[in-house]
Amino acid sequence: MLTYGGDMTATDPGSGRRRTGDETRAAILTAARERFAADGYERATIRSIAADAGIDPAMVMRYYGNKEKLFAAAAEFDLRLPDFSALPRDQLGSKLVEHFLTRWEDDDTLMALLRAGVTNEAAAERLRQLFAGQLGPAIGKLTGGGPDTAIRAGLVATQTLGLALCRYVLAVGPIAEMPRATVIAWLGPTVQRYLTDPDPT
Amino acid sequence: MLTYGGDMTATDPGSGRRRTGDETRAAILTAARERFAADGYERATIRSIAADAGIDPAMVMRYYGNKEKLFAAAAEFDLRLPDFSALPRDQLGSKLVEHFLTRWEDDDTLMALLRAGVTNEAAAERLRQLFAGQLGPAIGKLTGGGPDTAIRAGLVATQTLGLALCRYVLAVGPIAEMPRATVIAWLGPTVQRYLTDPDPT
DNA sequence: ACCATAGGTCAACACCTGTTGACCTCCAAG
DNA sequence: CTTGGAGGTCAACAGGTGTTGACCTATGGT
Repeated sequence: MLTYGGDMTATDPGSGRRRTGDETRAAILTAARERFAADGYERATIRSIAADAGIDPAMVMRYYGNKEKLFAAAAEFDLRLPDFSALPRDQLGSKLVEHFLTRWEDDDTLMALLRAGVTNEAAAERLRQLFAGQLGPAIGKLTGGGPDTAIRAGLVATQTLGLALCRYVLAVGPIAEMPRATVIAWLGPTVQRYLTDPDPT
Repeated sequence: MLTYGGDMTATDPGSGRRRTGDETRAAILTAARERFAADGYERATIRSIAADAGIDPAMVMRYYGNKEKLFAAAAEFDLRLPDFSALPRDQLGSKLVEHFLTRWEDDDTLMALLRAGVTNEAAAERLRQLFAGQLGPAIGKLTGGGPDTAIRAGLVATQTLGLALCRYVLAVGPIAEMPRATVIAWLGPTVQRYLTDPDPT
């Protein structure tokens, strides 16, 4: 009998079969991502995550050791950046903004990283690594990899994270309701400038 | 005797005088802003705030009722926007970015609002009100107050909050270390465009 | 038929949280 | 000198947290 009756979003096995360890691990990870994304690091409790996964809190500890390690596992994320060099140079900004919007909307992980990263150092470090370790190199490839690459990646971060913050986290009315195409039309040129314009100083 | 020996940042009265109620209220408010700014809403505890103020946690309740009301009091904030209409139209963006940087650096309140707003609805609402109720009207004054005013305010929010997030909260290396002037040079034109360019769609 | 084992539950721990109410203590006004 | 109130402390509450270890139970291989 299940006594932890939160919203049961766990994937139960098809027949009356018992759950595999890997299935449980996956169910926990999904539930963890959702809770961390919705509540942030401290308000997402092991108990609520376990309830969502349809198991006992002790199972979470069995599989992931502790809350910190659970978050580390749940916050694994790949930006899946497309190959920029195959794109027309003047569309880089728009395509990047579009890609970010998509990536944000079909995966809870970024939301979890942002909600947690504001008060949790490990999450903040992950977020930094996303831009320094994934976006940075991609930008370097098309600008020649100069020393300003990290700066450009950082600038793109300010605009894209700011967008996500206003649109998905704070739900600032006009930004949250803005159609995708309008967002891209407004922010595309900004990101384009950060990527390709010469240093203004 | 003081048994709550955290870092005592409280303003003690000059002589051996006893503290006034108002002095204590102020000490609590200052400590609260610092803690909320440093730790976010849930990790900033009444106990730690009281310790910083050099008093018993019960005093915090006496003066502010509960944690929620304490935050509401600590999160009171005025952007103190300058009179834009007195500025050259093409410097609006730069001046606004500069003003935000200053406002952010000499007052903990914005940091508290951002750190808390990500997981606390009341704080999020405050943040929305900042842009809708203070920045919005200021923009309306110089663009004629059209229906796109709220949208422009929102766009400015995405860039400025994104900057604050990366520079002050996440401490993204290249952004945190960037000199003020460089930040203004890069972001000024972006904000300028959001303020004065025609809708690109 | 047996039983090791993977999957899972349960009850408790030590600690921390916001919050409360009883109590103490100084000091100025009557 | 008394007294009353403002400023402050203390101990406890009820509930929630991460985490632990003992225990149960189905099931597939021998």
